[in-house]
Amino acid sequence: MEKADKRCAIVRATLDLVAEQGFHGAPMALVAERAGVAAGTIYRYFESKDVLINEVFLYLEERFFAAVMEHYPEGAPVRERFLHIGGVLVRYCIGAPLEFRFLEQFHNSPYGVAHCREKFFNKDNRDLITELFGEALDSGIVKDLPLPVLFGLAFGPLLDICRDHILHFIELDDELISRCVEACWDAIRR
Amino acid sequence: MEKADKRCAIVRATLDLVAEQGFHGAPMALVAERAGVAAGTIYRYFESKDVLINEVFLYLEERFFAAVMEHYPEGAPVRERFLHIGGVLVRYCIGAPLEFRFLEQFHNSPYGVAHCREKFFNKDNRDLITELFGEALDSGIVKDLPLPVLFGLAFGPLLDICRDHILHFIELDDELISRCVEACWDAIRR
Amino acid sequence: MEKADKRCAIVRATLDLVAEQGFHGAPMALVAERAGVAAGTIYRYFESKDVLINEVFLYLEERFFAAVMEHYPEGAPVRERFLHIGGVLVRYCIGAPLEFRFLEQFHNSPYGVAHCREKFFNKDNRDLITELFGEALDSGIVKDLPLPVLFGLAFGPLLDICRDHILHFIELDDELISRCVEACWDAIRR
Amino acid sequence: MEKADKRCAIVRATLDLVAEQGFHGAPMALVAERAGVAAGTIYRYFESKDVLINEVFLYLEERFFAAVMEHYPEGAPVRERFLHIGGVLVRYCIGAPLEFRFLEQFHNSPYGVAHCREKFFNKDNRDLITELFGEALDSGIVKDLPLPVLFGLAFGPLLDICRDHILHFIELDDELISRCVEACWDAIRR
DNA sequence: GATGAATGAGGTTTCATTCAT
DNA sequence: AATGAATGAAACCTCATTCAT
Repeated sequence: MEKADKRCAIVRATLDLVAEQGFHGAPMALVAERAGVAAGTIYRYFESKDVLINEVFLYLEERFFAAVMEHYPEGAPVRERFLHIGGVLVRYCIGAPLEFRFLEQFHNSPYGVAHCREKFFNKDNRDLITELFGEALDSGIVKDLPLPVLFGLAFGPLLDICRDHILHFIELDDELISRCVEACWDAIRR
Repeated sequence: MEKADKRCAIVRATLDLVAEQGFHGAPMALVAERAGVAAGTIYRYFESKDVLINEVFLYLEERFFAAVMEHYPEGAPVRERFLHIGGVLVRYCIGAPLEFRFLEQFHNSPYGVAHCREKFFNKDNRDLITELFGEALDSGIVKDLPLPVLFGLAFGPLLDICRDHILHFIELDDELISRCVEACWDAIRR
Repeated sequence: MEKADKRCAIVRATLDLVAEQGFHGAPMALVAERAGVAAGTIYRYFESKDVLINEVFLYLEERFFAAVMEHYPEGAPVRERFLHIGGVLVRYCIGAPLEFRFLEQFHNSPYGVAHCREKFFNKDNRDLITELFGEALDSGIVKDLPLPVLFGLAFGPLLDICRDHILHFIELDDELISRCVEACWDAIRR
Repeated sequence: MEKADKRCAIVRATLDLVAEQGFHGAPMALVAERAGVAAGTIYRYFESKDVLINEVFLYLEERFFAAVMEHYPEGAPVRERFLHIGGVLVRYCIGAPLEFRFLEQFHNSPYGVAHCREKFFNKDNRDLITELFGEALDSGIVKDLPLPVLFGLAFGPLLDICRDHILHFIELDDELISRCVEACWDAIRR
């Protein structure tokens, strides 16, 4: 196995185990076993378990960003751009339930304290959305509320319904997703 | 110290430690120290750590319910009742930040597995809100969406802003709270 | 409850619990509960758990002695006296399975180290049997073997079959008991 | 130290401590210290203390079997085969007093519950003795008694005298051992 | 004299991390 | 570079014993 592959296997094993069992269910020995490497080997790639967990988080951010940015309608109106992002967000999350569960675990945990809520979206990504919301605020299309509040109104419910879907409390389809994203738009639009 | 006081001290110590440091940061020895009792004493009041954690949760539910139900405008219109509940919810949560943090820890943890998301509101309370939403759906005032989705749209952002406030990302005041609750109403109203 | 009754209840509770669950299954709190007294009360009657266990043993010896000595055919021939003792021994043990189990637990345990094997029979009793075996040795009726060996040959198998009966490996009746005791006699007689 | 050596050291330390002090006197920390390993290391070799204890038991059975089977006079008459087994049994037990004490501790303990008394002899071994006794019963050489009773008469006293010897109540030599085994034969022969 | 809540030492077990191979 | 056995601190929990009421 090549070095990159090995590192990737460790990340993947950590992600899966944490998503499925929580941090409590992901001891290093088990991570190593799942990744097909020796326990000591992990420490050649990651300084400590804390570092490993955080790097998994960064890895997820990266993938998440790439997904959400695909086919972003750069020049379209604010509303259309928001609906795009919301839809892609939900579809991505329910299509990657383990990644989603990991992020949920991460947020409420000692590991997540360092990352504030908005870090859920990585820097570049946030800039993009921040820019979108900034433009929306300037043009008076959305309510004049602090950015974190707009984020909460816009994306909080979307993450909630992803969770509900993954836990089988509801069954999302394209039509329902659209109506949910539109409801979020109703919350923020003036 | 009386028996009830001692039990209360243990609950309080657990609540504080979990809220501040997560479950990882609340070993029984530390709980005992904070509560001013010996480690073994805890087990006279709670069968195990699991039971202790769950009882703290139940204790919080009870207090939460009592708070939200105060001055509930029984006969008022749907919109007014929703605004009341939302406002009280936010005010209570930011007024009891440790309780709020504990509940957040609880949800994403092995302990919270048994309690689905909507259980955040206790049974009687939920019935009341369910009833409110049922009435709203029947009269066509709110969008025709599954109940869990309406819950997410209505309360997800409110919990998000409570967290943001407690973590000092934003500063909530009465006026801002009102506008946020109204934005949530916009999300669900037809 | 009178003082003697209370003491007796504690002894009985200890005996039963140890017999049923072993020493491991007889914590002082449980003994107290079964005896219908408070935990601290036990220490007014017995200095420590060790002392309690040992006193239970002495209590059993006493009862055992009284039982075996009933209707002892004082002047009868050696063989007849042996058959009497053996029969009574077995019948008493299988009629008091909890007492029997306690004694078995006691022997192989830290508590039993102080009591050598022959102490199974208390002092007076042992004197009687020692006297019987001494007479038998003198008259040449039994094999010229050390006393502990004769004890082992004579009573070891009887205790074994009591255990087997109590554990339902075999079903003893009067006829089988007689044949077993006679077999033991065959072992020691010249 | 090699892996096998380490495992062996743990087994030996457990065996010695239990033999000398009982189960109560063999906490894992002490076992580890005696074996010259860290406490956690034991759990690489044995899943739990229960498993450790049981494996020590199995290890002893194996050694015991090997010893008793040496020079077994396969085709010899029943009496001679019995005398052989009895003699070897006693000589082995008094030559391995710690092993013998361990087995005694094991029988009267929560650990021994699963193993009924006859399991003292392991499966193959027991089959052999069962076969011997079966043959003896068929040919009418021994008394017509249930197998457990014959076992008790034949081996109970032998184990008793081993214990007496180890505890220095008697001093066994080859001649005395022979006479004891022959006395056991007298007990079972018709 | 009796109570039983409180104690805290000590039990078993887990697991992040190291280091000789 | 990789291994994985070994480590030992620290987790949860039990229970014989004490002492204020």
